[in-house]
Amino acid sequence: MTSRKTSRKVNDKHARILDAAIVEIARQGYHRTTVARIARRAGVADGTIYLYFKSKEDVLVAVFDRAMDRFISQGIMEMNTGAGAAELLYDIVRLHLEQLGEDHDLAVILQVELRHSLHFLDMFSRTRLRDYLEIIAGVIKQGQNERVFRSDLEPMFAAKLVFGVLDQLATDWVLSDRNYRLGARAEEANVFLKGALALHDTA
Amino acid sequence: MTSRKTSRKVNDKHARILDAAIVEIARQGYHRTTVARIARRAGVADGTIYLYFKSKEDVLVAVFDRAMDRFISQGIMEMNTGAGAAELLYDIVRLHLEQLGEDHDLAVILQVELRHSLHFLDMFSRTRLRDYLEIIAGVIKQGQNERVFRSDLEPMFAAKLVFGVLDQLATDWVLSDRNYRLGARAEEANVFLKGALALHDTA
DNA sequence: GTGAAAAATATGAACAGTCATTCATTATTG
DNA sequence: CAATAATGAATGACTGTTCATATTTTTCAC
Repeated sequence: MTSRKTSRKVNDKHARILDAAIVEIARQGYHRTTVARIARRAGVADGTIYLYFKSKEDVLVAVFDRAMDRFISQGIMEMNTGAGAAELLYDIVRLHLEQLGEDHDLAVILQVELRHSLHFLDMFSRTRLRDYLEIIAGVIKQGQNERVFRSDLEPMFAAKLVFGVLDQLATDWVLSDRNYRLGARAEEANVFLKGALALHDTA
Repeated sequence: MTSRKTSRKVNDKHARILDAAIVEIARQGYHRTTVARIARRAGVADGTIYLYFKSKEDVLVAVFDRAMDRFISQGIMEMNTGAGAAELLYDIVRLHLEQLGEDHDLAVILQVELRHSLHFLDMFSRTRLRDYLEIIAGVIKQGQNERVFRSDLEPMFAAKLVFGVLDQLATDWVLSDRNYRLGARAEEANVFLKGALALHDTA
């Protein structure tokens, strides 16, 4: 019901189509989502889709891009710059889980539908995910310099494992009946990760 | 070239179809894999598929089951029973990564294709994955009893995070150009996980 | 053993449904 | 009244599934 028949000046069709695609894909899955359904939800004709996108696959790519934009920009950029590494790590954990926990459609897109094919997953990994991993790796490196994180783990390697933990929690939540808030897992996850990265006797 | 035209007594068509499906799905992706392709690779007629499986989806489910069987049975069951929790955890890490690292088609099926739809992922999570997580959780619980792992983490919760770490490493490897052995990451991953689960001062 | 009939298996062309994409036509805008 | 944007019915390609037909295997009387 995001009505407003009067598309006065602004041409919001591009965005409307994208929003419709996110909802359809999240709820029906990619291979059950037809161009006709997206068009119907967006309130445009089937053919109109092709005025804004080259193909159905093109829509999908745009959906992933937008989902990742939403995920990264609204969250990670608000991190406590200037804080210590341990605090920054907690920011990442919390923001990651809160972001996904507050938008189930977004979470389904990122945790399930994005992984539809080696092709998409690969494309995604090489671009948006890499940026994100580099942010995490940067925090880990900072922690190593501050002597609060162990130094015998390669930052990018450790960043991937940190991501793996958050990713698993998100997928688990998406598949659950969601009678808990994903963000509420942040503290426990942080305990686990702080331990993993902490200095150790043998170091 | 696993030839042998003479299918004398044994009816190996069921297995041949399944093997063909694994290869096709791993290499073409599920939604590009047609029944005709599977039949062609298996060396049977299209219709024959339907003598052994109810539908294409039924083949897919069987593929996942078989993949998971291969993964679990060949590996986890060979663990050092009677060993300490830390050693058992390392066994899991090593076996998990070695198993997947030695069969790329299997790895693609489990890391990418299985996650094709909420439906399949959910089905999988509730059955085979749960068994596996319970094995991991058991080891963690044992470690807590032995006072070598911290006790302030709920075993099943921690097991999911451990799985998340291994899962991420596997996906990363599948998407990479694979110029390293996945099994070779076992030691580093174990360092990370041992730290995460280790006793801490504040405990 | 032999071979013919029955049963079990296998085949692949044809069918039917789906759906991405196009484009002649209509509506809107400047 | 151009020019631009939008429409949605028609098209064509694709593919899961069926089933009439063909092949292979088993049975068993002689």
